[in-house]
Amino acid sequence: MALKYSRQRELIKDFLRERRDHPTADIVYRNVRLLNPNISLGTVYRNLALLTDRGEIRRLRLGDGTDHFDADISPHYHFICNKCGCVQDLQMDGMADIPDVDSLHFKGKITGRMTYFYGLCEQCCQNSGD
Amino acid sequence: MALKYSRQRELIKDFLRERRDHPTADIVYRNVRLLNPNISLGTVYRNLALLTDRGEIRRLRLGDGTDHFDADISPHYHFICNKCGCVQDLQMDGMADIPDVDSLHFKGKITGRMTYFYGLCEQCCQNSGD
DNA sequence: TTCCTTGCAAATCGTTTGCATAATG
DNA sequence: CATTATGCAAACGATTTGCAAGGAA
Repeated sequence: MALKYSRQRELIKDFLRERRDHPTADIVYRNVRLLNPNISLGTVYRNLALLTDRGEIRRLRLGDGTDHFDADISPHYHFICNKCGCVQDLQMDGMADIPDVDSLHFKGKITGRMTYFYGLCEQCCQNSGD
Repeated sequence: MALKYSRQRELIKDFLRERRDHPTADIVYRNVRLLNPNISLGTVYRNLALLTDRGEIRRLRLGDGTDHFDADISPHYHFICNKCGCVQDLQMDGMADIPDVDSLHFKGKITGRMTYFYGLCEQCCQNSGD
């Protein structure tokens, strides 16, 4: 499955790289369309799936009903604000803090894990007149 | 919002309590319908949402496109098999192993986290003729 | 009688897909 | 020319919702 150049895919990658807020497919679509008004939603979905499969971007399934995408594929965690729904990166003192697979009494083989943190973001903490 | 008795809701709770495999709404529907052929999918969804909101059951967003439900609301982790898609409970040596929120350089307030483990279940490990 | 709950069907939402056309190598 | 990618619209699967009727307090 050789990859051929496509302007659309480049625009999608570029957009994703300059965003730190983990946009959804629809947000990618709406923004890329500003630069290429003819692009279709289907193309955006296809390319996001393709890039995810190739490991060039990361798909975040945050459980809010719609997938988010992150051009930063380095190991890091994500925080989701329960109030405003924003998604932020979390920096930890080494990812080693995360539960050790060995401590699990499990007969199968664990090859990966996914962790998300939830709470109130800094902004929403301040406007606490909830 | 005072809660009134409903046979349908009881059936749903009963079914969920006797299952350890974290069924989806549709599976709940199909099974409860055996006892109450008139129940509708909408009612199942409404009650699952209601019970989730009240904390009587847990909703699992595993990222496989459909939500799963768990009557066991005690703290424990879940494992999802990448091959057969089954969902299993994980027992750890105390949940304390999980990343300490204090180790996060984060200005907001973290109130919860969600962790899922992925890999091959025991069954699928054996039938390794993948 | 009040109002929570239901069954049913239509509606929504996010995402995928078929197909004919356009662009790349 | 062979192949991959695109735009468009229709199709999809999961979940939600409006509404009139039913059941519980």
